[in-house]
Amino acid sequence: MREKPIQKQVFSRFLKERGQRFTKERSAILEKTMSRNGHFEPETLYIEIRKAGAKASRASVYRTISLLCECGLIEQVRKTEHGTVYERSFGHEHHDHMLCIGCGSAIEFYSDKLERLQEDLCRQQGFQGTTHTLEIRGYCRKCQKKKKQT
Amino acid sequence: MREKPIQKQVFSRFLKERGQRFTKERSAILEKTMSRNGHFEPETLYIEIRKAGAKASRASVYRTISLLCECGLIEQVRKTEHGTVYERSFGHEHHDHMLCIGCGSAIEFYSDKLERLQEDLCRQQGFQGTTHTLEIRGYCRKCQKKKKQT
DNA sequence: TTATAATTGAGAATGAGTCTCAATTACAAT
DNA sequence: ATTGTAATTGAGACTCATTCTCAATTATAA
Ligand SMILES: [Mn+2]
Ligand SMILES: [Mn+2]
Ligand SMILES: [Zn+2]
Ligand SMILES: [Zn+2]
Repeated sequence: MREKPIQKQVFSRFLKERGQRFTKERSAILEKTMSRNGHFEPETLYIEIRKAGAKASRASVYRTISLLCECGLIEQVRKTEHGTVYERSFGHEHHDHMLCIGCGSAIEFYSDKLERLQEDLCRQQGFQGTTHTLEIRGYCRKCQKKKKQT
Repeated sequence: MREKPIQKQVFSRFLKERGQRFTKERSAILEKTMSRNGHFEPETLYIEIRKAGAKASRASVYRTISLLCECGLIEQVRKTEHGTVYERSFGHEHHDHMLCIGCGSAIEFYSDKLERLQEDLCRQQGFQGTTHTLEIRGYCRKCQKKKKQT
């Protein structure tokens, strides 16, 4: 007999505090987001959920994604021309991204030096920073090679 | 008799190279973007242009914005839920942003240390970085005070 | 002047995301 | 278990930024 996963606890507690309910639709959506490893978009998630036979409408997917952001289990990575990209933040330490223009792949990285430097910069400006996003665009190793061959 | 502003030269040269024409619509749009100091959105620009009596359709505004991005006179700052934000990049050195969650104001800043650190990080990952965006969200001085008073 | 190709604008189309609302469901109190 | 109340759901309508279509216009070169 297994324990209730901790993300479920977090989410249902979050909902309860607000007088909201932990329904099976929300549960299905939570599970899919937590099982995903990389970045994802709402529509993709919706399709996966349908395929898996679980029932949840597109509207519920969007509504639940908002809730999951509010309670900190997932977060927005960026907005693109085709939609918003999210990723699990629960059990996934803060990091920034290098994004390949060639193939769309993303490298996740973390630098303590970078984080501290940002704090300094905020201090210098009298700004109280709470979150940040750094996105470096360019070419991954593979795409650099491809470019040379051409 | 004044010289043709350099941005016009840049843009018309860019267009000519591609067999495209420097029309009065494009010229009007270029002028408005170059006269703007801060961040702007296409719709705002369109409205300003109309008010100024110049004629250019929304379609042309969007089309010209793309061209101006391609030739490097302006660039995308970020995408929000209500649309895309641009800024002039011609004569406006590279910088990053601190964005106030309270009032929406933006602080522009530049740090050489930060730029160099990013280069290091790319090197470490074998990534060939070309551009980046760093956005720090939080509270500006004014909004920090407001918060305390509450 | 003419042929050719680029451009324009009005409005239709697209598509992500939100909203509406009647029907369903969860929950708590009896 | 029954009932009352409030939250939730899903289908599809709607919004709104952006792109597309296409006939009419305009620039350019021959
Ligand atoms: Mn990530
Ligand atoms: Mn700026
Ligand atoms: Zn790549
Ligand atoms: Zn502020």
